[in-house]
Amino acid sequence: MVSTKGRYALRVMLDLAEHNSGAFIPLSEISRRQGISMKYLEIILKTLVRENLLEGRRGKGGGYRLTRPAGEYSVGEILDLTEGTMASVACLSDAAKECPREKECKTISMWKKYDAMVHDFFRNISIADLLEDKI
Amino acid sequence: MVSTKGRYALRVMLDLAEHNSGAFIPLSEISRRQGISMKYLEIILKTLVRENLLEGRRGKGGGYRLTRPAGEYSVGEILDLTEGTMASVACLSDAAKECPREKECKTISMWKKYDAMVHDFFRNISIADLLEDKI
DNA sequence: TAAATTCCTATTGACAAAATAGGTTTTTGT
DNA sequence: ACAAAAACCTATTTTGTCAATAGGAATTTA
Repeated sequence: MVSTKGRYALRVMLDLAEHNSGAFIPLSEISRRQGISMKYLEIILKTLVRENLLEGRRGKGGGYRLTRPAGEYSVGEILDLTEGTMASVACLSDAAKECPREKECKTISMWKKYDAMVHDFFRNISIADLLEDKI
Repeated sequence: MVSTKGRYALRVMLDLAEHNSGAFIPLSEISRRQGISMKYLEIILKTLVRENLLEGRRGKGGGYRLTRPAGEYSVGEILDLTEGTMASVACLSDAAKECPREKECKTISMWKKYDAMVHDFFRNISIADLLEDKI
């Protein structure tokens, strides 16, 4: 299940895309519009800034803005960053140690297919698509 | 992420399908073969029995067995039962109260599509498919 | 009647998600 | 210069769920 972090991150990106004038938008505005506490949003935006999906500017007149056109952000990359891992099962996550049953496992190929399908799905949707109700 | 409950349930169903002679198979055997504690398996099998995916017989000579041919179990129904909900996001789960933002929400239709895709995927795979490495 | 087995209720332990708290630093407008 | 506005930073708390264990009760068969 996609957690609030991922869902909120998407909402923030959409909010910024919708109000994208080139100016910086303060977090207080996003928080007010989206009904999510500033403190919690800070945590999420920190990641997005660190990964260069957003630019943050301090001080009066500061805020956040997109670093690319909305069409160049995929939902997949946003979820991957904010959710940590989007692996469908533990055995496919990065942290997984090798499974001793892998040889006999009748399910692993299904999980792999599933994983690929999910990644594909989100990789092929952009923020602009969502904004324009194309999905 | 699919939890151990769902994954273990699948493994149990596969185990039973693989050793399906019509006789009842005691949990101790399944536990030994799969390397999962009997106590934990009990919890999972209870659900499967209650929902008539398995038949359980007590007493000496008892155990568990399938109630249908392996080809008539979909992975989807097994996961749905054991995972509680397979909804991708909270707003689509059964327990969700109506979202006040649904009207303006730019993401809900994506989540719905995603949900449908996931359900479709698992609904179209049977235990027999897995057993015969058809996936 | 004893052994083997499922069935039942409760509890524990660990961990992660969700959110809050309290500050520090930077920038700008006046 | 300085006060206000804003992002940035570190830590803590709260809450909930997953994963697993524990101990016994009921049932069936040989």
